[in-house]
Amino acid sequence: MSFSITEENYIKAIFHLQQGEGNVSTNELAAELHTKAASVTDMLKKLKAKKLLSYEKYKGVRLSSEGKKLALAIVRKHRLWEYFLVDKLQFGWDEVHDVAEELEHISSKKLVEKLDAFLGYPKFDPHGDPIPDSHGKMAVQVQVNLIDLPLNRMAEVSGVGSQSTELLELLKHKHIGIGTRLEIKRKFSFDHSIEIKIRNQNPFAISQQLAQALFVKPV
Amino acid sequence: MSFSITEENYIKAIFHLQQGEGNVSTNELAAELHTKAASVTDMLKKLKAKKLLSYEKYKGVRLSSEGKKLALAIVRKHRLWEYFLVDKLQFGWDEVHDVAEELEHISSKKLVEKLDAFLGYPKFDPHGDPIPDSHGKMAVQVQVNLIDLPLNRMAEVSGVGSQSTELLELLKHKHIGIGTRLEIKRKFSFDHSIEIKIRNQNPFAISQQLAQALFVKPV
DNA sequence: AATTATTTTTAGATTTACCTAAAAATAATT
DNA sequence: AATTATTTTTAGGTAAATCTAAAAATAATT
Repeated sequence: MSFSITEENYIKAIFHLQQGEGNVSTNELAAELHTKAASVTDMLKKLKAKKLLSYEKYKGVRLSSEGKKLALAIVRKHRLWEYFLVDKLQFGWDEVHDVAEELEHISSKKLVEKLDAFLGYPKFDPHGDPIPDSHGKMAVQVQVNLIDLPLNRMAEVSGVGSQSTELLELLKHKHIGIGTRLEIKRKFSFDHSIEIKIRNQNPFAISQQLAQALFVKPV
Repeated sequence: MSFSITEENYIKAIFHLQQGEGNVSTNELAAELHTKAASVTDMLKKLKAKKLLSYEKYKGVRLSSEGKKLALAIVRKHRLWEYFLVDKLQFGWDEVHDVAEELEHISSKKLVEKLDAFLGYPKFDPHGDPIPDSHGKMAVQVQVNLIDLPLNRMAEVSGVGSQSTELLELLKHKHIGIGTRLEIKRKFSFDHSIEIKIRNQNPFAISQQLAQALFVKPV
């Protein structure tokens, strides 16, 4: 069975929203996909008929195991292509998302496997997210939210919580990227901002919002 | 301005069929795209409105310079991806076409340029077809003996190896002349005869002697 | 030149994915 | 519990790309 790009985008969106417990609501999906609730309802019926998810009127939606399998295949392609773009084509890690969004819908199974081999079976993409293997398994993240990093514990930036250009622009300005080593020197309870120190730079403060968008791996 | 995958496929098909002079007919296009004449008429109106081609009712179609530019961009992407698949991912040259058919519609301009650089600015794809550069220019194809033309490679008769009346009589009988477009569907090793297909005629066989007397230019 | 055959276009339907507006169900508040 | 607010679904419609069947234009043949 094969699926349209639109259908694949719905499956991927549900996959990302259903992390944790509980069902994904129609409105959440509509927001995520920049479409309207009525359109979502239509599509959910279609995807239910294709057995990719379980859905009952007014009760939200969850992927079936078939749906999860498809979602993981798409995520796998997305992250492999991102790795390719950064590692082989010298893209910046902050400019690959949209291109990978297109490439992830290329259907050839053989292409994905050969690309994976060509890249040397990478485990993580340029944003620090794990790449599912051909069976859908992926490495567990040892990374922790920067906000939860203890004081004076050296860590390395391993992931970001969003792909928004606004975030990436800010990170670029502050010269923070994947692999950047830092430690927290102070935490301020007034606004939950934190003061971090990078290598031999002077310490500087970052906002709570930014800290929450960064994931680090203790080193 | 951006174009749908379907529109791009129409432009590409017209480009391939209009080599040589004369307009491309509705039926030819319908056959090439595995669709019906009525659908083609609809699309031609749309593409005319977008100024990609010139089209008058009942008179066939030709690409405008805008249309040619688009066609060359698509062909460029197709052939660069084929080169990538064969050279980097170890695909066989005979199994890349369908995958490239999907990849050619990835829109990122930057991706194409970086891919081209990564591949070392190749001039020909794995089938021997020239790859247009970023300005749409491509290396000129030399004519080749028909016997050496790869299977399923569309080519146009560009010369004959002799002017004997016997040869010309035979060519006339088979409706083959300079400019005739054909492709080889099969090669038989027993007698080195080859089966060729011309336009919308049924395929038929020609002898080794005749094939050796014909020179073709891939189109 | 008239007739027949072929090609091409029009007309009207279908499918996918989307929309708006109104109705129905669920959740929140008084 | 009743009312109000929010969420979700239904109903009906639009645009893209396709189709079949019939009409119109062009080409081929007698």
